[in-house]
Amino acid sequence: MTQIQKLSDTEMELMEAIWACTPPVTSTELLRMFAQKGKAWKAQTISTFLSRLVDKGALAATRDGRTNRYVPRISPEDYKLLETQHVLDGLYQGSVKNLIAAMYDGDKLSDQDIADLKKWFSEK
Amino acid sequence: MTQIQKLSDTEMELMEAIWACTPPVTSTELLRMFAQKGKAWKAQTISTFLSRLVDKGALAATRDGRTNRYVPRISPEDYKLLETQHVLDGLYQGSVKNLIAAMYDGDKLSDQDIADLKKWFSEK
DNA sequence: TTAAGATTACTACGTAGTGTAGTAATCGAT
DNA sequence: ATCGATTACTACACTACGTAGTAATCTTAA
Repeated sequence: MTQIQKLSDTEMELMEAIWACTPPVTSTELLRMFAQKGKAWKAQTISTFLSRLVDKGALAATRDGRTNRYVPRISPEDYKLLETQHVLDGLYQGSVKNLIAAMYDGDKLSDQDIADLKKWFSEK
Repeated sequence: MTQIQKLSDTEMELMEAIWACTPPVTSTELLRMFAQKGKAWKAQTISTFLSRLVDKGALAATRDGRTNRYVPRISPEDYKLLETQHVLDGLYQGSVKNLIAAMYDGDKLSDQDIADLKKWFSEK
C-alpha cells in the first residue's frame, strides 16, 4: 500500500526535477538546479518542500552526515497512473472505455487520434 | 469561452443533484431532495453553495419573485470532459494515446478492457 | 395591512493546504 | 573552539471549503 497523497503543483515541479536527475539528490543540488532555471528559492524553502514530500510519501530520505539524500518512492509513471485512476474512478466509474466513449461523443477525439488508437489496438 | 472553475466535492454533489432533476431548480427543492438523502443542510448552506456555483460559472440564476431559479451552464458530460482534458494536458501532453499507452505499460488495462476497446475501435 | 414565514445576501469562522521563509539547533570541517 | 552549511521547527499570509448566523426583503395569509 504505497499510500501517496496528492501533490501540489510546486511539489510536482520538485518531483519532476528529482525524477529528471539520477536520484539520490540533496537539497543543495536542487537549489542549484532551480537557481539555473530562474527559481531563486531560499535553502529552507527547498527543505520545506522536501520534508512535505517525505510526509506525503513521495520521497524517502536517508541521512548522510548533516545532509539528507532524497530518493523517490514512486516513479513518475506510477504517480501519473495513480492520478489517472483517481480521475477515472471519479468521472467514469473506473472505466477507460467510458472515458474514450465520452471523448468521442464530445468530439474530443480528432480523426488523427482515432486513427492512431485504432492502429495501436489492432496491434495488441 | 465558458470559463468554469474547478468544483469541490460537495459542489459536485449539488451539481449532480441539479443535473439529475429537470433544471430550473430552487434552493427549497434541493433542500428537500438532500433532506431525503439524509443531508440535513440548513437553507443558507444550500444557498451559499448555489451562490458559489454561480460565481464559479457552473450555474445561472434568474430571479423569480422571492426565489432564484438555477440552471446549469454546462452539462455533466461537458464538465467531465473539461476535467478530463485538464488531466490529459497535465499528465499526458494532451494525448489520449499517451494515456492508453501508459495504462497499458503500467498493467492497468485488463484483458477485458483491451478486448472492449479493440472491438469499440474496430467499429469506428 | 400587518405579522409570520420563506428566501436570499452578506458576513463569519474553524480547518486545511500552499508558497515562502525566519530562527534556531546541529553537525562536520578548519 | 568556531564557522558555515544544512536541517527541523515554527510562522504567516492567502485561498479554498464546509457550515451556518444575521439581517434584509419579499410573499402570503389572517
